[in-house]
Amino acid sequence: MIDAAGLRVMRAIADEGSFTGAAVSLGYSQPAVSQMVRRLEQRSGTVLVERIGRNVRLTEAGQVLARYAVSVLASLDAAEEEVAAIAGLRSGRVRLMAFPSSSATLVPRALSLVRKRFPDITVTFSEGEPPESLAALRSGDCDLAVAFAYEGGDIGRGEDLDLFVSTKLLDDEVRLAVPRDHPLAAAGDADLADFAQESWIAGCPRCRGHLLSLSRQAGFVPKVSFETEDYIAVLGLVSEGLGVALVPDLILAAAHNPDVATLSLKPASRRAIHAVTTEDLQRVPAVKATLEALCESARAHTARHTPVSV
Amino acid sequence: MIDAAGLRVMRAIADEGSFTGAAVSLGYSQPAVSQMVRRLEQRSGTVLVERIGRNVRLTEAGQVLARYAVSVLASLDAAEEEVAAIAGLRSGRVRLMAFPSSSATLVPRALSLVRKRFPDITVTFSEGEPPESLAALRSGDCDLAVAFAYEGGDIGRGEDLDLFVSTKLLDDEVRLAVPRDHPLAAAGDADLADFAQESWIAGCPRCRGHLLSLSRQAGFVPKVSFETEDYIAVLGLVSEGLGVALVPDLILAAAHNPDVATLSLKPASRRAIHAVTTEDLQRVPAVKATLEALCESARAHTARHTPVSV
DNA sequence: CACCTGGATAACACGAGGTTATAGGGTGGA
DNA sequence: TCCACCCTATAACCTCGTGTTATCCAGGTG
Repeated sequence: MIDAAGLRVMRAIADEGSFTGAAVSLGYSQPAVSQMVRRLEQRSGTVLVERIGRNVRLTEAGQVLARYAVSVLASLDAAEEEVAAIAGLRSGRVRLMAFPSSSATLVPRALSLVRKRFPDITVTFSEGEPPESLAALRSGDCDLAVAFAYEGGDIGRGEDLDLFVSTKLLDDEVRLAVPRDHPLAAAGDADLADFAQESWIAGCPRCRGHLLSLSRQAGFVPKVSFETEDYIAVLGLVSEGLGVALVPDLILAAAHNPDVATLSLKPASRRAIHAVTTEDLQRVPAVKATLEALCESARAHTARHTPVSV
Repeated sequence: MIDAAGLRVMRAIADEGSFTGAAVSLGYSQPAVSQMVRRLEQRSGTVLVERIGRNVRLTEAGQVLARYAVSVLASLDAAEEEVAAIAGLRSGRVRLMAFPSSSATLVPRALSLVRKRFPDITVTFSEGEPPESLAALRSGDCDLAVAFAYEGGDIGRGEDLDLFVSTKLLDDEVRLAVPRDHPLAAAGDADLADFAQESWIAGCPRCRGHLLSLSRQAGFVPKVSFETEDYIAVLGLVSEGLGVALVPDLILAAAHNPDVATLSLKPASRRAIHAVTTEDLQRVPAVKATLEALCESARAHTARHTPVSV
């Protein structure tokens, strides 16, 4: 029944002391104010303005409206400003989830970019393997997920892919980590079948699944003697000669172990790393900015690890 | 840019968790909500609602709006209720000004009526002779004035009569007050000319003017030996035999002095007592109620003093 | 008395905001 | 696995709130 426009008019009249003055201060024409007052009076069933001679003066009821107008319009302006701040990247929060091995370089560099460009955006970050992060995305507990998928597989297997939009960040080559003194350490490439008899060290469940898939293609079943989700530990185990392991390049970029040699797989294998969000969230400025920062961070990684041919 | 309707919709969505639920709770159709959200998103340039699967969820910006909506809508409701209270006579203030001799019976009885009927209306009352009260009315310092005019004269001489609306309350007969032991005290009527040689006691400036006017018509110039605005004092002076005076009936009803006799004037003279307000203020419920109470109070006075013939 | 200023009114235009009808996609149960 | 349901989006349309301009009218003033 009573709306912001009406309050704005009442307040202008109170401030200016005349309809004409109010109209000028609002950028309206004088009849607009006159009619608005009449409408308000009809709706409220009370006289709001006392027309006396050439002056107008608010009645008690009119003063009530003018008084409320101050606080209501202030709140309205504050709300508008707050939304504008979010739209203008002067405020906002992004809840980012990424799988653990991405937190080494890819994500930190992206966060740094965001902070440098938009210091007032707060990005909260938590680790989570792809299934969890996509579930969080779906349930609204997260705005942006960094997930990976091994070649041939979908990003989220149980999740409906079309609900999300995913942006490919980079192809992460999976390499074979062997002890430096391993007989085949000098070879540039590695045929997985040559390592059928080795002890294997497996990473996270999905990585273990990938190992099993690749080795099946190579015609053997790997003997997995250790399992850990911590890739630093994986490299440590390898360096001690306790086995060999498949390790994504992304990890190697952050955690180099001098006693470990890495070989390219002969039938190359890679995992695709994607940033995943929803159609709607992608258009939220802060999310969009973070996504772009992730892309740049990924480009920086790619440039360093696969040098452009001259 | 942002208005109450938009906030109401955002809040309903936040509360209900779906567009359809929000529409039901607002009494709208579902597309109305859908379109309103789209408009808000276009205006603010941000995504406000995240559509995920069959559910919707507010984004950060949407939550901002929903949060502000609570306080803004509460203020709006409060304003509306406060105005409705004024319109419904559950609240309101009337600033009444009346000339001193009306405060004896006419005004108090009216105030009592108002209080009995509308206990939450506060009527502030101050005394003022007609010129002042009309000036106050004009300047906005008073809502309702009780004024009087002697026969033939306007209520407010300097004031533009058509700015105001005046309601006649009663005709107040002006009587001649003489000491009880005055030779002519027994006569029912009095011819003013018979008192040309008396000492006169004059009241307020306007009453003195009326005395001069009447005596001029009667062919003499009165010898005014006392002047006071206090009619109790006037009666006291008369009772002591210090002079005669013109006293309005309204005074005599409240302050009867046993040692004073009052005579009707042969060419009867009366003053008209009016309630004066402005066109606009007359439609303010509290003012209207007070005005009606004054009319009733006046009728009660009239009924008592000029008994209806059977 | 004429002029100027400020409010009211009339006639009109446009857009916000509602409606119904209908399509489309995600969810859950048979 | 498929169907039926539920919820949202879109289209087409209608109404009315709210602005406009043009004009009139009254109060105060030189």
